[in-house]
Amino acid sequence: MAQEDIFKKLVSHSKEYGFIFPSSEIYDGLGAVYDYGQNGVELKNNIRKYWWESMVRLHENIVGIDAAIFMHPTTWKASGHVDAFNDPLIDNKDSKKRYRADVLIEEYLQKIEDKISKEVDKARKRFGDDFDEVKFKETNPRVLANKQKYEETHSRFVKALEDENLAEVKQIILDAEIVCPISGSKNWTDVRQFNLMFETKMGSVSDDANSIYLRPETAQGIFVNYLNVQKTGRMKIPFGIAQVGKAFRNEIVARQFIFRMREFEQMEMQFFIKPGTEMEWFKFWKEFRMKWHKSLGMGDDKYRYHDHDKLAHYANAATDIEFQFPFGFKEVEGIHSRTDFDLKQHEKFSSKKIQYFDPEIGENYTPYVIETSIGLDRMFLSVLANSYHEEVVSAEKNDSRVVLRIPPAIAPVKIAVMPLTKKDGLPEIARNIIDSIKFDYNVQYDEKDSIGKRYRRQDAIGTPYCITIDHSTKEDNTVTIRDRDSMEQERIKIEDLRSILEDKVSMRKLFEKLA
RNA sequence: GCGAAAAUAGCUCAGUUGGUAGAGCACGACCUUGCCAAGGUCGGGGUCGCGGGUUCGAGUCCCGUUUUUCGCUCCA
Repeated sequence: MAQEDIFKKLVSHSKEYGFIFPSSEIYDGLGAVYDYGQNGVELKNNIRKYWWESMVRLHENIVGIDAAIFMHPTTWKASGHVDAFNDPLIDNKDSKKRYRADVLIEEYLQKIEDKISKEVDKARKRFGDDFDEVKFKETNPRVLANKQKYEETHSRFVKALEDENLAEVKQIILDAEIVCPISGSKNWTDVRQFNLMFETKMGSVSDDANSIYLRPETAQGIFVNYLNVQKTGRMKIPFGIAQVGKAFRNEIVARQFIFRMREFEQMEMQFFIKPGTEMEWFKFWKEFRMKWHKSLGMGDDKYRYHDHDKLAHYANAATDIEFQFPFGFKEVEGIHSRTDFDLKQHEKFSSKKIQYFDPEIGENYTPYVIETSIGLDRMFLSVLANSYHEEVVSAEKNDSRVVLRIPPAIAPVKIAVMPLTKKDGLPEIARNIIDSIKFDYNVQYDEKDSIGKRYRRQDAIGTPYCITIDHSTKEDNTVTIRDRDSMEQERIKIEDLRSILEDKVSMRKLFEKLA
């Protein structure tokens, strides 16, 4: 089956079995916003728990916080989001291509610079050792003309950006006769601003209400709380602060189901370290995070690193952990060495001293930061996509099943308990078993339809084990335990059930691998 | 945001030249069976995404709109 077909089926299956619903579906849905259903929320909670426990509980120098979604507007000036998330865009009407208007102009300016240096190179070849570059640039008419064109356009461009004058940006493009590289035409739309941050008003009286943003990333909530946590928690470098929470981005195009949503959840940890040690910690977290992914057992070959060549303005090293989705390898997690950029920016904008006194060297410094940031929804999608299998059970009977091979420790329902018949006291025994394990595991009871059909229903939501009570249970206190993946059954004693489940479905095994 | 395609029951889909909506699976009740789905009887569920137009009459034709998919574009 083609990978795209699997993806389509996955979307249907997610809805049919209560994992993911389109948001406000009775009103035709809301673009790129989705709700988690009764099984989806369990899976999501389990992934979140796996992350939180293995980051916070298993590392004694990492603590968590839960910062508010609303933050002081200056936060986003300091972080650079107000500027960087405001791209002026322009479309070419003939090729239907969209470009960043500022990039078009910058490329144009670069071309002029190239022309000048070509001219200089030519002259140097001709005059050899006697060549005076400074004098040549000041006198050659072609160079001068280009220089003038460059300076004129450049100063207009800088001013237009300062004034946020989009009409002027367009006029520069028209005056410079910049053409679309695809269509070669100068048939441009107006320049429009796209702000990727959601904006709302705080304060109920509209006159004095202030514009505030829904956070486009959770990281800043950690940075602005750095001093609070470090002081009240008596944290010593190196230490980390972890957080799980919603973030919001008004994406121009949000697609591919829950892969790119406008409202999404991030799980991230900022690790504060001594400057100069960042490469060693970067390596440490890079390896630890990969180990975390692989420990789930979805297949080591499904993951790969993607190191960044082009770094964001704040980073001096960055890598992605990519997962093989049905639509290709895509980023699930990012690990960035953010230097002291964020803390320094907040120090500057808030005028508060944000530093660490290192008792070992008796000096103050601004810590460097290694960030691990994983998209919870993407992680969820990776689990679901990797788990979905259609398989033939019996070719003669034309019998097939859909099974979600979700790693048992994070499966939404851990165990289904069912009486073989709903008579002869079997349901009562089933209820008693459920009562004995329901405090530790999410358990389901089912007595409707044939036993085979009930197994298939559990397969479809990824329940790793089914316990069946039959007539010999009454004789010898044994039940059968049926394995989701192999479909094989084993007869066990009821009294052994708890320890067997501890071994097969508890998250503890995953943590032990990481410790 | 541009271009193309699509939208009919919970899911997958059929619906003829325009004539008042169907199937399979799923769901509910009862009967039957009892370790790997689809046995029987009965039942619930759709103003055909939404709004307008053409027409005696629109699921079907036209326009707009919303949502989704694919391609571009963007992506800290």
